[in-house]
Amino acid sequence: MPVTLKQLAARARVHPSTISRVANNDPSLRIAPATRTRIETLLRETDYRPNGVARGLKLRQTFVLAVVIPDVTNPFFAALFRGVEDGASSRGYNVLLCNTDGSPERQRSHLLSLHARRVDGIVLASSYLKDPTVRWLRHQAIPYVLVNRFSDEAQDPFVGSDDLVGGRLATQHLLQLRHRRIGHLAGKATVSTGVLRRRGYLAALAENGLEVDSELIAESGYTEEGGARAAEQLLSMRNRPTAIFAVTDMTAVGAWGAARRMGLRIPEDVAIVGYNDIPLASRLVPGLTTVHVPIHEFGSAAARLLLEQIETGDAIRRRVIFNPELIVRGSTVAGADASAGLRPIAAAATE
Amino acid sequence: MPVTLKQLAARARVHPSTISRVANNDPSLRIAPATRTRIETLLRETDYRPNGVARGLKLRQTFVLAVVIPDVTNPFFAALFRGVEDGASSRGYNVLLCNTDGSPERQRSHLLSLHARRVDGIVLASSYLKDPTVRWLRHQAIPYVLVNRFSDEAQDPFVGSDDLVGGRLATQHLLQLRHRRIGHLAGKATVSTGVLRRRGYLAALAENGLEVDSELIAESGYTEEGGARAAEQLLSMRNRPTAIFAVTDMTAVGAWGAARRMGLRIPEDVAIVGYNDIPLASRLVPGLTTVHVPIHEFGSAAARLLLEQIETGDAIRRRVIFNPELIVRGSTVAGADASAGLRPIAAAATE
DNA sequence: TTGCGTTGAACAAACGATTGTCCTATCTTA
DNA sequence: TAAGATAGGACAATCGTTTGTTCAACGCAA
Repeated sequence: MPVTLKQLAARARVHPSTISRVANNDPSLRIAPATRTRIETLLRETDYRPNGVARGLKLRQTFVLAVVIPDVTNPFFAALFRGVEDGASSRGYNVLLCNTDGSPERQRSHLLSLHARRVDGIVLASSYLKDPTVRWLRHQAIPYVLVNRFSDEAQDPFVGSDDLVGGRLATQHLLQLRHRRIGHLAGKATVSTGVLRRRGYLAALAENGLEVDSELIAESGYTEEGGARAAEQLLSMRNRPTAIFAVTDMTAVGAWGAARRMGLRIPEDVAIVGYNDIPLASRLVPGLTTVHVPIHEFGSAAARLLLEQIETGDAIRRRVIFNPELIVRGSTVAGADASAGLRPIAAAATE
Repeated sequence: MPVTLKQLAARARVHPSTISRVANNDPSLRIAPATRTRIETLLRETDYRPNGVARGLKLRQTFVLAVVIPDVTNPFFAALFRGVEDGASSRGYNVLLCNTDGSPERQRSHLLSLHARRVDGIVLASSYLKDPTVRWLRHQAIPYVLVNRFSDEAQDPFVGSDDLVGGRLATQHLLQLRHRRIGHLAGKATVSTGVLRRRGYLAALAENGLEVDSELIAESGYTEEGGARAAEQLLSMRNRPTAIFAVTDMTAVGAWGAARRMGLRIPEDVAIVGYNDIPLASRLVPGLTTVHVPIHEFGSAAARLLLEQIETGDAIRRRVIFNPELIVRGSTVAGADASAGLRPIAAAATE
């Protein structure tokens, strides 16, 4: 059982409050130097650390944040979490991780639990456009930041990328490569990224005077399996697309696998573009062309926004939007990988 | 500000303790049915949830666990975390995630912080053979479980695989493929997995009457970069190995990249075996032959061991050891991928 | 000697919940 | 009708800190 203030007070023959003031270096404390050093050595000897639970009760602050995501085994969310932790742990915060697997009920039950625990703030990366739990967060006045996906009202604190621009970027790239039948593995209509990236895709087509073939849009969700399923559907059409823009890298990976299983060459038979630039994207062969977003920065920016709210005590309505950037790899341009990161090291090795 | 017992008591014109007893369904409570329903509807209306911090202080239990790992962006640890969370959240626990980046100081400072927070238990997957923080955990009587890596004394609660067997399995596989110069990307001598997998490698060589060429063993650590560096060293020898056994999949991936950059074909010029069977292993082309361990089960078993200690109140000394299993893919046997998971779907697709 | 300003701490009231004990009506029974 | 039983809650201590307030003792000046 760790030592308490009261026990220390008994040993030092002073009042517990005096120990507390010495331990916290309270400037309002006037104390005899001898007493101070006596207490300080006692603190050192016993390795005293105040009970965080009692402290949290008194101060009404727990120094705990929470990150709510669909699934941390998805590299995107793992990197996001690291960003949050890196931004928060240096300020003395610990971070809870809650996985929802995309289930609104699990999300809701997690949030209820987090609220009961009185976490100081919540990073939510699994929100829907119409999300009752986001409204609930607002109503409870719990500091929160939405990441990657935003919710219906444009006023939540938010960190993410410009998904409309990103979706257009990806599609324009394929158009420039002379693709004319471009499929889209779409996210859900209930999620901001799904809606906006699809809108970007449509905008790029329109800007090039192309009609939209709604058969070329297949909802894939955000999983590898969903991507594989949707891609198989598109690629087995009589008049199949020559290129695919997938709403995320994971669905692109699914499509990538499906294409290979169908004996299609990438990029010759089908070009593929993803979104997010997760580490896996550069390790596939050929590498996955994708829209790069600074995932780790998403997390650290979210932590900053959250800490700002916690420290100032009032909700801010700022949105931090990063510009997405196209990364061209072998899945759209044959040989793009070799001309990218691989050549220099190979050259050095063949000297 | 969430509603408190005292406020509810004032509204219901009863004593706070009565509210508490109704909320907790205290069987020792004798209460008039009318009063009970009055309080119950009040609880429902106000959506009362007891303050977890105050509760934790009184009950001396926080219902928070912590997982301490090197880095959650490593898929191995992400899967491990999911195992822990899946095992714990159904029992009402939330889980803190702490990344150490392999730094003993960060590990120590995290553990101090977790202790001050009075977490109910700790899953430690980043321990060293001689690890002062493990001794400290024992001394503080904090419930803990070591995962994947164990510590010097054979008595800690532990979940992992039989790394000696696994190392031997991997090496025997290469020997059966007629490789005679087999390199080893070794973990650290301060970590149990490093020592045991290397010992398994050596045992397999000895059993086949092969002498050990110490130049074929390069310490790589556990990162992709380390694996790439160590592999480059081995593969640029005048008499380079024809096969490599890497201590983990991530180092194998590093070696895989290094080999490709050097223009070596896998598996023709160099065969590679990893360890852990992370999802990435099956997605490389060719697929990575590896030693499979049930990562998610590591986590859920660790959660079980931890909860058992918390609930019974005394430390258990059980160890849960899973049997590793070799998964053969294209990085050691050309064409192994096609004969594995790919054929069936491809066949279906070409009908 | 009286009065006042400092020093150096002690006191005590929170923060919300839990839980063993005590108290007061009302009811039962002889 | 008096005594005991029982029902229905109230009381109060406690978990470990924090922090505004109080207080005794001492020193010093008038």
